[in-house]
Amino acid sequence: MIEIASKYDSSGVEDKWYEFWMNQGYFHSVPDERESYCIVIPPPNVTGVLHMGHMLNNTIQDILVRRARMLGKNACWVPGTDHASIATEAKVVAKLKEQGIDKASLTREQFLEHAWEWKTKHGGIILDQLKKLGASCDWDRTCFTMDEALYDSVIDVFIDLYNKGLIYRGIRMVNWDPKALTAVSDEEVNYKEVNSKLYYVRYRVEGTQDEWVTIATTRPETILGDTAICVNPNDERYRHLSGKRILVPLINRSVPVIFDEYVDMEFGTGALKVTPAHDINDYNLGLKYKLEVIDTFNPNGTMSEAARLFIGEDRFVVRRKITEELKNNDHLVKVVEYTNKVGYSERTDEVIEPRISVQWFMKMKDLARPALDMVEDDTISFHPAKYKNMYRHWMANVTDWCISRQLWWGQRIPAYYLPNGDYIVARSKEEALLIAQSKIGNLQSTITIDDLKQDEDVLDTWFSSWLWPISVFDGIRNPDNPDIKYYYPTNDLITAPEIIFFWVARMIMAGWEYRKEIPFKNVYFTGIVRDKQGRKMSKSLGNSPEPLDLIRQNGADAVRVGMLLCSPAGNDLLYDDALIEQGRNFCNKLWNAMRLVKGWPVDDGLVQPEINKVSVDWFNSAFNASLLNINTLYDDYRLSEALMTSYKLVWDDFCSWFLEMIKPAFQQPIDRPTYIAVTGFFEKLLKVLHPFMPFITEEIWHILEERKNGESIMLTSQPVPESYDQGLVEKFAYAEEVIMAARNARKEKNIPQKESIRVYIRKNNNEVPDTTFDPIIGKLCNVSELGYVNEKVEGCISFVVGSTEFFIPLTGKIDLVEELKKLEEELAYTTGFLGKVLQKLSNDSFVSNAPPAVVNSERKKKEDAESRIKVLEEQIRGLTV
RNA sequence: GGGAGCAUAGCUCAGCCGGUUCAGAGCAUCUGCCUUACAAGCAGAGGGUCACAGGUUCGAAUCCUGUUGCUCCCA
Repeated sequence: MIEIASKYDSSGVEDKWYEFWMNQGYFHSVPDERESYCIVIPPPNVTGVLHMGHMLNNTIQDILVRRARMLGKNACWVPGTDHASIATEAKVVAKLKEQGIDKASLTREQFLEHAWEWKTKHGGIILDQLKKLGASCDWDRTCFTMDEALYDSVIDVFIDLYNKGLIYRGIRMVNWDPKALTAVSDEEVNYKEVNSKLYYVRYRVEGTQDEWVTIATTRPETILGDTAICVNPNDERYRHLSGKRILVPLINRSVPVIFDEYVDMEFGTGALKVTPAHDINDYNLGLKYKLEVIDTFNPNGTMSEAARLFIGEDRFVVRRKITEELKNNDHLVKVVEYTNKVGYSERTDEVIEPRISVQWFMKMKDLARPALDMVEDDTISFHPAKYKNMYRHWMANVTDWCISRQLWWGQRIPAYYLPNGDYIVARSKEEALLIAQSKIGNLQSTITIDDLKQDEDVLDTWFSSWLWPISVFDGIRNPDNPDIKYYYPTNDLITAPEIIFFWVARMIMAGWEYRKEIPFKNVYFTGIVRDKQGRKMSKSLGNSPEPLDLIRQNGADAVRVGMLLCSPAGNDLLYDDALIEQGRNFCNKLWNAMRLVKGWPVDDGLVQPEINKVSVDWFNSAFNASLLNINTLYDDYRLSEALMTSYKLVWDDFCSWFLEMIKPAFQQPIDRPTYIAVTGFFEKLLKVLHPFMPFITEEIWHILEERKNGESIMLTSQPVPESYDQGLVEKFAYAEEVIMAARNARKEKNIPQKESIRVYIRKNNNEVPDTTFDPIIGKLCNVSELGYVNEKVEGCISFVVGSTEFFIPLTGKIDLVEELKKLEEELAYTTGFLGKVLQKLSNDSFVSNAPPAVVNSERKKKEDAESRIKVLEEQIRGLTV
């Protein structure tokens, strides 16, 4: 027997086994006759690095995949990344800037070359980090949303949806990100409460010298784009303005006064300046009253020519300057502090500018209906189910999806413009030309391929991701290929609730549209990893530990266990180093259990003693009871509880009870049958734990027994629950109580564990003693003699379990007063308890209305309490005589 | 402003289609122990008017109503 370190050291072990699994190709899956189990990874951004959220999310995926594999399914976890157009383009632009290169000086092709170079260099980082976590992804299937197959799928889908009339081009007010120079979707805007100011500005009524209307605005810089003043028709204060016109300050543009109930009379002065180009509500008013739209901003947030003043200056600089100017011209009435919500770009954190532009949109209503139904009727189950509410609410109020982005990094929109402004949606320029020629007829000779100009914009990244469960198997282009037919629909999706609309809902829509099938059966929502103060962990706050450091220091198993122990589905996880410590301690516990068992010499000449046989029978029952429980918890996606149950099974039942029961005396051998049983149990436990802690279980599994070359615990089967003796489990629960009481007695009397004790048992109420666990009580309590008596034993301390009396003879004096006090306390408690039970039973309506089982259980309680009281009273009498 | 969810031990949570050990678990705390697998450990202990107020019921942490506080989503 080689010396094994007393502390488990994960370093070395984890890399060794990961490499082994990879070299053996054990993560790779190909379709076969087995049932498939598939998860597609929520593709992290190529720009991303592993953070705590990824750790939790991917740990959960790995647990499910490894378990499915051990349940005999053909498990496939498809990894990959998405191209994250805005974030990546921003990164590349910044990098080029560092090198002194301006994006504007590059052609699209040149820029994309840089972008691909960046992707090749940095894009795989996060996936490599996942390997440290133990992720059993099928790396041969690694996908990227801009891979040829996935890129083409996106284009195909765009064209198809366009031809179905679901994609259109439209003028809309969009959320413009002046930093990224692109529109972003409604979902990518974060509203934050900010302290700002409300400016009261007076506008002169046209044709008067000194008649004014005062408006209140938070955005004085948009005044130059005003094309109306609006008041509520019910507002007495402004009735007289009917038919009048107003002059916009500084530029003296004459604009009409319009009347609409949209205006809140209570807010500000009750008069609203209307700037259709720069506010969504104003835009709608503009449409209604056919107002002029004057766009006073350039795309980068500076003032445009149309503004006439401050041309080329930034909107926030202008806010300050125009306030000054208004003041100088006696237009500024007052400025008050004000809190309002301002939209920020999720990608760049720039203040969103509502902007009129031409964009591509996708109609959502028709796609939403089936997608809603499938979640509503649990064809797709959400875990936890409460997210159905959120989903329903969004789906019922879904708006069209702005899918174009003014960027280069992404799938370029396959629309080709003719010189006259018409456009053709087609797979290629050549195809577009053919379509154009056939459409235009006789003019065909005049149109050449050079007349066609492809749309400059790319598609929203989510327009790639929504196809992910299909496109990773090339199921859009080749809908009948063996992979898609085998792996789709996938089984579980593990993701964050914050992208339920961005991604989950849209995948369901795409799945239905392109395969008439759901993309996954279950969606497991993880929580957000927060720090102890409840703040979301983020790079900018600097409140997140470095995941790879955690793994290096504690081992991936410890990190996985620590994170999962405290994160039921859908609940946020308040991260604490103590969690990882708990995981690490658990690894150590397992390790030491292995050291103990491996340290026992086995003697084939020994016959299995009865005590070991009972112990083995009991643990077998306890194990199966727990296993059944664990399986149910998995079925309900209560993974943290499944882990906790496994944890207690190992630590409490196996280590604290079972190993102590069968542990031979120091340096004594163990009999063969027991040893075989112990290692057998150990192996089963390792299998149960493997999905949670893949590395240490593999390591111990190999130390526990000689394994053949290439064997791995990850390829073994999960233990199957067997029928077991529930009675044995219950009987032991009683024995446990006796053992604990005896230990307490020892402790109270300061009897050292080394010193053996005698125990005498008196059964009361004509009970027949069950001696099954007596030898175990004897062993664990170091009892030299255990016997049954009919009479009270003198010179003893005693305790009562149920209504059975236990006597332990003491050599020293017994403190009668203390004994008496203890007994009287117990008697008082039991009497009180009995009182409550009797009260219930004497209530006629309880007895007649409650189910018989409940009444009977109360009667049983009554009997038990009564007999216990009898015993206690007798003991007290004995002491006071 | 509209909608949803939550409130149980110091912390994180389970229990919630009323009725067994219904008041639980893990961690933390406290008290003994360096007992030859493990001090990253062992053996114990304490700790909660189940947010508050009503109601339904023989019986409520569990169902209903209201109040308060928190969180999230949408506008």
